[in-house]
Amino acid sequence: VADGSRPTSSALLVEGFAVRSKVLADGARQITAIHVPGDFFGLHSFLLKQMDHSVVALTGCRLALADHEALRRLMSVSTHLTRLLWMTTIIDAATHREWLVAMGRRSSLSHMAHLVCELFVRLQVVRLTDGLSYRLPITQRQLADTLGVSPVHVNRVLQSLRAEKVISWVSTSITILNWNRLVEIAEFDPAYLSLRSEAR
Amino acid sequence: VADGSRPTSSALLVEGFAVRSKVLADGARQITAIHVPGDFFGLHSFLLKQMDHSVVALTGCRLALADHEALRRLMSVSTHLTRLLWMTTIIDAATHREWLVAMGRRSSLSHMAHLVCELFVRLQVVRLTDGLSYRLPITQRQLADTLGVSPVHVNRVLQSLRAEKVISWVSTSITILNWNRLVEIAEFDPAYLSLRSEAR
DNA sequence: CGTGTACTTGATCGTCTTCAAGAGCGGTGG
DNA sequence: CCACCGCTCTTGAAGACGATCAAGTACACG
Repeated sequence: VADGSRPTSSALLVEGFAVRSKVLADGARQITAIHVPGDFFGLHSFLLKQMDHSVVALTGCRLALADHEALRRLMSVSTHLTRLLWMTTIIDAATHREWLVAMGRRSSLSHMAHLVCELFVRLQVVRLTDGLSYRLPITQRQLADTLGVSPVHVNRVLQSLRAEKVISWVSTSITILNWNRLVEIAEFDPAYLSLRSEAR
Repeated sequence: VADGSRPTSSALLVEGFAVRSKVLADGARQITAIHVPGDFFGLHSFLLKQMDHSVVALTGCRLALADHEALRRLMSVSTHLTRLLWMTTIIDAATHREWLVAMGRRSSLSHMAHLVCELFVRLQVVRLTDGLSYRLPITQRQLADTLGVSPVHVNRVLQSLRAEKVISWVSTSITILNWNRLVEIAEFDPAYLSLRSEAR
């Protein structure tokens, strides 16, 4: 989905990985969100028409499309479902805030650890983890654009996490070797993801 | 509004300035949003109950409170108003994304300029600008927590914007001396704020 | 077997942080 | 009234973290 375009439907990501990103004039790119299966996205364009960012697939993806017209009808019929959709966008915002904190106030080591933690718990709820391992089809270049650092530095931070035997990251396969230490480095608290269920 | 609390109402900020922030274990603080009069906030707690961040007043504030119970009734009665409230949270998220880009990929000079631009156009729509001037009751310490840099560096970036005669910033009074240059430094495009009206 | 991409490592450079100290200002209490 | 305190802003100096430049390795693909 291109920046500036006006999509007429939103979508549930059924399979695959995607990111939201923005590109600056000099070509620098910043990834502002990573979407995993189970994420509903594109509600931005449902309410605001024009995209202010791009959505890019990292892999082949399967989507369940939801036409804006259908969503509008849904809204007039079900307050409950409206709340749930709205809630997904609120959680997106909460995640953005957590990323802002990570960008602004965490070391790149802690930031990276935080991302590894976040993706682990998000993938766990959709059963895409295998013990303490999961797959994340992202290159170090893209990871650099996510963390807001250079690709070279991403590599060095990864080296140091590996050296400490906190994680193993080979190709697209991540394994957490020491969860407690990882959480400690990341200062990770999953509350912002609102994963535990509560009456809605 | 304290992090972790469970407010029972949301609010329209009628007068005054407030910020959303998160504090890390070592005391480092990150401000993730600045609210100006006309902003509706606290919808996070309407849908998710527990706050994942704090809201702090920068000045005395006047609020118009909206009880969650009343909002729930409103949702069941008016699809249109629901859309508008939802939309404010979507714009919050879009702003968070723009801030993420600024944090990750802009120089601190550009980041600062971007913030000055954003607040100018947001205050302009609520008629709180006077020509190219506006008031922003924020200290350099708080500004540092917003931009994710040290207070000392904020001061130096401000000096350089002043030296170039791009802005004047005395106490709480900001005046833009060279809008074109400021926009150029910031690479500012207000599209993400969705201020131009469009059928909703 | 050649090419492109991702990953890795080393060396140098610049931005921003940290530490430190001083100036200006408003508020408080002796 | 004025000395003192605390906070903000300012400036200098040294140092850390991350960027950039550069080169080499590994691997998939045609």
